[in-house]
Amino acid sequence: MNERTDTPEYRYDSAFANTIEEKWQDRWEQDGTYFAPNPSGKLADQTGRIEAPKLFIMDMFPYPSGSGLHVGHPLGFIGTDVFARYKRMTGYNVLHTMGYDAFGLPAEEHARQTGQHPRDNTNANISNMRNQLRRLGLGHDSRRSVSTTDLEFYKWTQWIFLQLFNSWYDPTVDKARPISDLESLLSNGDIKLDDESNWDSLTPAQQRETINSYRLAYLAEAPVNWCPALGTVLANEEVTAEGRSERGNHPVFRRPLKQWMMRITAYADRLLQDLEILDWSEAIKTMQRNWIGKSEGAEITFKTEETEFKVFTTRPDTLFGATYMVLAPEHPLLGEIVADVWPDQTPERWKNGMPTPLEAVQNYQKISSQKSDLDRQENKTKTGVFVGEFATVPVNGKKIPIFISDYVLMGYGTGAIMAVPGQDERDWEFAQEYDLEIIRTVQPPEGWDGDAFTGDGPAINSQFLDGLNITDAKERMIEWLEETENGTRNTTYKLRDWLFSRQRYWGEPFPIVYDDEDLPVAVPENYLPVELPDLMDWAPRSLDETSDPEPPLGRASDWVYAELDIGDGMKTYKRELNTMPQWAGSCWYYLRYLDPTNDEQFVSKDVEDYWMNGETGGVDLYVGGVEHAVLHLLYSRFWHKALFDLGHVSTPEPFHRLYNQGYIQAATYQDSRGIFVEASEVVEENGDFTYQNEVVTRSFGKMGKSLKNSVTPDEMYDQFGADTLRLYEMFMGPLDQDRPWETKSVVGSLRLLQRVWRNLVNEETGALQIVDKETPLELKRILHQTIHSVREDMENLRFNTAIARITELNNEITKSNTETPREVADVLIHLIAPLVPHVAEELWEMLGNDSSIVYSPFPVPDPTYLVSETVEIPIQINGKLKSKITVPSDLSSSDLRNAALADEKIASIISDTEIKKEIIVDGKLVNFVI
RNA sequence: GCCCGGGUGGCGGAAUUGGCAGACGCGGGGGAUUCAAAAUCCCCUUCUCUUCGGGGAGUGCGGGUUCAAGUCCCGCCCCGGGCACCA
Repeated sequence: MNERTDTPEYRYDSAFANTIEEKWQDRWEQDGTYFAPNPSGKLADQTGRIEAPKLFIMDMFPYPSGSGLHVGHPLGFIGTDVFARYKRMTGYNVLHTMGYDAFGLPAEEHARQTGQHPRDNTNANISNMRNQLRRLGLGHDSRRSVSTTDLEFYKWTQWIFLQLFNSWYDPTVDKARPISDLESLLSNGDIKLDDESNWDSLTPAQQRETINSYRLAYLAEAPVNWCPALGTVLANEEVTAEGRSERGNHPVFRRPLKQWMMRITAYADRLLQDLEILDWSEAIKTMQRNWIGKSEGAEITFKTEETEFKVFTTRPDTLFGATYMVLAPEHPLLGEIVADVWPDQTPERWKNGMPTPLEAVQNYQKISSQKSDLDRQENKTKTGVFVGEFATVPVNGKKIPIFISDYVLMGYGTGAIMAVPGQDERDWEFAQEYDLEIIRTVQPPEGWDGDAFTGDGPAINSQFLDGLNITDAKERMIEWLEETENGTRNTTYKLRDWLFSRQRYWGEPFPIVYDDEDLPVAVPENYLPVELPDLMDWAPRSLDETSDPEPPLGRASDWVYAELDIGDGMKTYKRELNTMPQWAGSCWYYLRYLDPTNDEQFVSKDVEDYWMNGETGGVDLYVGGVEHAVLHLLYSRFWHKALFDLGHVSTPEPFHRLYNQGYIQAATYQDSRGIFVEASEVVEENGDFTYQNEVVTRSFGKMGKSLKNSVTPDEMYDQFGADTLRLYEMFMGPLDQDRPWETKSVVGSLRLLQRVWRNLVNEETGALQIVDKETPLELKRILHQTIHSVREDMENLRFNTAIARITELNNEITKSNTETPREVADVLIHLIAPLVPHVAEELWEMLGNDSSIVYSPFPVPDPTYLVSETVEIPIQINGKLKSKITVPSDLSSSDLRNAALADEKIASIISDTEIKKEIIVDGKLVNFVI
């Protein structure tokens, strides 16, 4: 934008916007404008605002990226800021701040690329991001901004870990309890040991190991996701369906390792149930439900010659249709089950060309272990091999063959199934492959020509179940199983316990040491925090599939051993060398926002109660991207529930209302070779796009470096100013929707601010153009209708339509073409204040106010101006609009009818035609059917 | 395959309980102002036909309910996202 010599001196342009924006940002900082008072403690009230109802508004914890922000990042931050500002003006004590999720893989990977130490790199990134966000004019309480990497923060992350380590889940009361309760229950025999042995007969080490196996945070040797390229193991949630790491897309291998686990499965049912009380979108709830994956059914015991095993099924009603069994290739009982020789008349197809069942099984195990998850999915043809043994169907004594196949997963249920091809598509396919018997136990509807029938219908071929529908048949069969002790009602979950250790440097150290017995011991609270040692060589080694993970902390040789007094004098202990995963800090950061300066507790009781235990229970509004639908939101709910059980927080759920903002997308251009070209240099001509005179093709994608379509906030400040950027982002569309960025459209938002400015300020002189006179009635009506709509839109986060209403009001003021009545100016400035706080503050100050508009009450509509005296009524003939009449709004139906008939156009259409039917909706419309 | 979203002008998007489709903005066209331009202000801008009065069609497609359907019902198509051999 070139400087025009004759541009009015006091025009609202980008240079002027930048000046007042920086002025107000400094002012707000000096005045602590956005400090939200606590009921007690260091952040206690000095303003009186603590008397107002509270509101806790949050953005999802960002990680401080090294590459800086683009205009897509702050969309949600602006949304929450506008809402928070609106709520402050309507009388709430609003807590809104922002912290940094600075530990973990992203930060470490970035440090690794730049070669800088993660701490230096992280601190630089945080300060950079703080500056960028400050420039947007976000009204955050800066005293409450925390980073997970702060010592004072991760001290409490470790403290919470100890709470989890020191508790167990008591299924009889369905909540977590202190581990000391468990010790008493075990020693007095109220809780029996699995092997019926006596507690007192166990050695102290055995007793400790037993107790350890109950803890919410526990060590377990379990098959884990080992990612050599990242040098660490990963949680299930961090591995894609293709068996690769979600971050970096590196191959991941399953292998058993001893790792810290979190007993989230104990909470599976509560995590599922409590979704009901949350104000979250159905989409997110569904994703969580699917992830938890609750299935109700029965566990049924099948006997073989030598042994017995259990299967899980959701369809116990189909037991009469079980014609074969399948075990997962890794099933631990295979050793006992596999026969020495093939039974007589074993079909060749079942042997897979092997001379003995053992060789066949071993061969199959080998092949399937080499298959990646991807291979398993792509190769849909069912494979398997007969193990040479038969099982007995408990309900009818039938002997059915046992197979192994990789379509049965060891990780779900019991790793074994009863196959009912008549009612299960997968079993049907396998039965076709191996020529196995198929018995239908549910009558398919007439004309059914499909394979397995999974729908409802009357039971057949099932003796005492015949005629019952699925639900009743299931119940009847479960009764039978329990009566005859052949099985029990059972429920399984897809949710697995949460793998909690990482072999990385940049994370919270565990507050755990190992003693002489190599058993874990909690580091006493007075030794917290366990500080992350400063390591020069912090990068993970690149490793291969078979090597063991090497935690980098093992290289801090003088840190590895610790002198501690854990109750029986100073001794040397070996430290836990793993670190916590990134999710640890984000599981509870919102609680630290509440009381960030407290060095006695992670959050004080009354502060927590004040902010969390309001009308809704939990954070009042939580805005973030949908990508955290399962990971963060599930982990965080789990920690919160454990803290709730232990009495540390007052609500069962952390986030009452969740709102998923959309993403800003941007056009991206590829040349003929498919290479992305710099989007800002592409020119459009007659619908064609060219880059350096070469035609390129356009598509839309996430904004970012790789697609060469980033637009930075800084460019927008230069061209338009922060208020315009805020306004444009809020105007583009509904907050929850993806929308394409268009720099050329931003000017519309700048124009609105210029028009607002021009309606109140003389551009040539800079003087106010406001008069103390009565507002004309018609403008007054529009004013109050606008207040009404804007309030409604703000409450519902519909900022785009709020801006449209404000624009209409402003257009009305422009049209009146006279000096603006002070009343109108006052209202207008308040309406825009949440959206464009800088220019609103500036105008408010120019109007002679010496306190900030941030806490000035938002206008309230006067109901007398919301109803107008006349109303325009559309008149339809046969449902088609033919005319409109303006009538008094309280006109009676019959008068309205007559008025409609008297309308010239209507009269000419109807004249001598018969009216078959008339619909008169008072105040709304008239429709004649002829 | 299953489960969620969504499909409205050239573009982003508006439209309580079914009641004037296209608010508001971008882009485009015209005018005023100006020596001229920029900026600003005003008007027009769904498509289509038109004798300039107006007529017809129109919210992904095909049916239906209704005086009246973007909105409700049935059957499809397309796009985005999630899950995916979970017994």
